[in-house]
Amino acid sequence: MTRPTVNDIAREAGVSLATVDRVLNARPGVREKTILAVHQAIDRLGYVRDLAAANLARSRSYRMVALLPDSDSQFVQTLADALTEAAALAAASRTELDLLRYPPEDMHILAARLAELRPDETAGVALMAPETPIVRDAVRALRGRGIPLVALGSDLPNTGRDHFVGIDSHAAGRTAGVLMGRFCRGLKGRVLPIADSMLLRDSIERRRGFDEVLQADFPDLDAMPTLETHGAPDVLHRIVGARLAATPDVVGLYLLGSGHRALAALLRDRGLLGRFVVIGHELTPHSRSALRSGHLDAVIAQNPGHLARSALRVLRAKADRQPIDEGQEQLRIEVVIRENLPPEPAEDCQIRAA
Amino acid sequence: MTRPTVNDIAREAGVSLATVDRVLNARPGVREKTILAVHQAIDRLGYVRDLAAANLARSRSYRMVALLPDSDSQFVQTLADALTEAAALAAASRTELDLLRYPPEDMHILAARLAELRPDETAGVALMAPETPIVRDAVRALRGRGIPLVALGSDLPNTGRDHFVGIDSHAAGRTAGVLMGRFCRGLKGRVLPIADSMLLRDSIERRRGFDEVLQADFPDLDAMPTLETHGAPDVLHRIVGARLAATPDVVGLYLLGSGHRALAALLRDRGLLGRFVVIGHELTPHSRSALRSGHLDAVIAQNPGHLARSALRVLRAKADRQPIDEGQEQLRIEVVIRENLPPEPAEDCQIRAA
DNA sequence: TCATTTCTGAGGAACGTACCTCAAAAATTG
DNA sequence: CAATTTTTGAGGTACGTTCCTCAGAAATGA
Repeated sequence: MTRPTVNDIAREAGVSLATVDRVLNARPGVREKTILAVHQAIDRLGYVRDLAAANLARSRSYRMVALLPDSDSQFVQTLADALTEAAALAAASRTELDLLRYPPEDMHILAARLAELRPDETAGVALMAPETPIVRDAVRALRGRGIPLVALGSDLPNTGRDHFVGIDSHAAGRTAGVLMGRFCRGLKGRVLPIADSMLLRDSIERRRGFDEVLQADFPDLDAMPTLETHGAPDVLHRIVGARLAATPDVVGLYLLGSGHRALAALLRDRGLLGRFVVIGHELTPHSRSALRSGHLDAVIAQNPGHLARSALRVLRAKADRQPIDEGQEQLRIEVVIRENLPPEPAEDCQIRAA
Repeated sequence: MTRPTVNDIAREAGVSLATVDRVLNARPGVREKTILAVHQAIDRLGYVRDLAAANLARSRSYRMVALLPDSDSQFVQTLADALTEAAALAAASRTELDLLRYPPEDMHILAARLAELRPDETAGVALMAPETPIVRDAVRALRGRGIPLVALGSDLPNTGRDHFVGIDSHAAGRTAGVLMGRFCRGLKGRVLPIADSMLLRDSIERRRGFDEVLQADFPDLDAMPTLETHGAPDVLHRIVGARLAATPDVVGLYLLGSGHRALAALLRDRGLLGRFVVIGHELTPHSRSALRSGHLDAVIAQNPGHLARSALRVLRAKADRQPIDEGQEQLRIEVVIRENLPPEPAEDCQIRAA
């Protein structure tokens, strides 16, 4: 009737509790034959290890570290909030999170930060960073010391990171392309992509996916060369303004990175609001308000809350050397328009029970 | 350095462990003054109760019941699978789930099922059912016996259910309407809504949201009266075929409920594939394949995995009398097109660690 | 065969909390 | 003031697991 415990398995398998424990925790010193017998007993009884008890006994607490660039990007800020909130929840399961920021312009500082993390103090690291050689080496060294690392938001495929928590930028770009194409149905003209920097892998991949779709399925649309704003609103205002003035047949704008507010300001200044189909990425306070007011037609987003929780779950699983539930960790490419805009996340954070 | 425990609170507050325990678990026999002192100590130390240890000590196990209609609807089937998978995961935290089905045509049987659930055996119920008077009374009686209930997928607002796990049908309909309108940009004509039955609240609300948007923002599109298929593929084939033959200016099809396969078959038979913009609801094997092949342009969906996990989390929180994390339980209205179609969920279910 | 290595059993302490009992202390009553 | 009630303290056991030690059994080598 009641749930089987390790003692039940021991009895069922005809071995001692100690042996069951050795098998369950993959400790050495057990014959293949015995391991098999224990596993069969586990299957017969349908034993599921009680995680609560296991973690209690381990009395291990998990100190995770999240490293985000200290940029004023709204997406990073939103993600930081989501991480903080997820950490508050995870505190109940002995997981704490140190949220650190590094200056985005100097990867050496980031590398130094990573280098000073010690395996006995750090159960795992979630890192959001571009994959430069310096970062790559630092990540490899970190993993060499036995500290698991997940790439957050932007992948680091050549570092041997344990996991990538985020969405496929190429597919996200394709999605943006389809929406652009369909929203521009019947129109003929050019689409202007606007990015922070085309040195970032994410932007490159988004752009590639976007172009693929436009070329294959929407021959009436023509993607122009990407304008780079380097995250500066005034640069965006100037160069996008100039390009629009010089190109009368632009029908769509594709905002690959940040700049929602600057773009809205520009369009308002020039009396161009509503003249273009505008597609962007990531849901932030600015893109939310642009969606609401109709200056932005759709956003391709990843859910920061899911990102944060998934990162913590994966790190926890890695720290426990447990397999991860691929299904649950699969992040979706979200399409957000005004009508399915999720409600603003609440600011207050309840801790104590009622 | 390490996490504070009940003993630390006792010391900090200058009381005994027993008193701290009484306060934490809201047991009687403690003066207001002492309660306050303990709470202050808790705040000062930043104590967070270790849920794992707490539940272990309680040695409480949670038997949840999910009740789904025994229809052959693919969405219900998908949801059932998701619930089973979520339950396998939840087993590690002493939560088990009994997945029951009831004949969709007889609410009396459902009511009887609900009536026989006893509070000492059942920690919570997740119910997917239309809100008929019989169901309403049964749910009220259930809650009267102290068993928490969450409405799953389809809300039961007038039953006093503890929580609704699902998306707002009205907003989902609006989202469908916007996509229909935008995908039909430049076209003038009629849109044909197809539903299983317009007696279901979900269909009514979706239709209402859809109409609102079409009327307000897309004057070139005109929504026709809804065709009801009663879930029968042959009925769909016949009546939709007839209506399309009689109405040459249909530009869009809006599938409010099931019938993706039957609709695809009809369009294929008549050589009409690709002639209409088709928008549907819910991601199922049939709608997936329709999206992939291009017979379906977009799907408005709720993630069954999230639904299932959210339902279990909420029920668990209710059973523990803990507050629920609104942010995490907020389900999104997902827009799925071919480009952001999530990968097919894997069939196999890893249980044991590697 | 004996020595050696490899495996197994028995037992116990610990993790942080819940919940129980009994007695002592403090507050409240008449 | 004593009698009563209310509040508090001290100590214990239990939950299911992890992880430790040490001795003894079994398998393996020479």
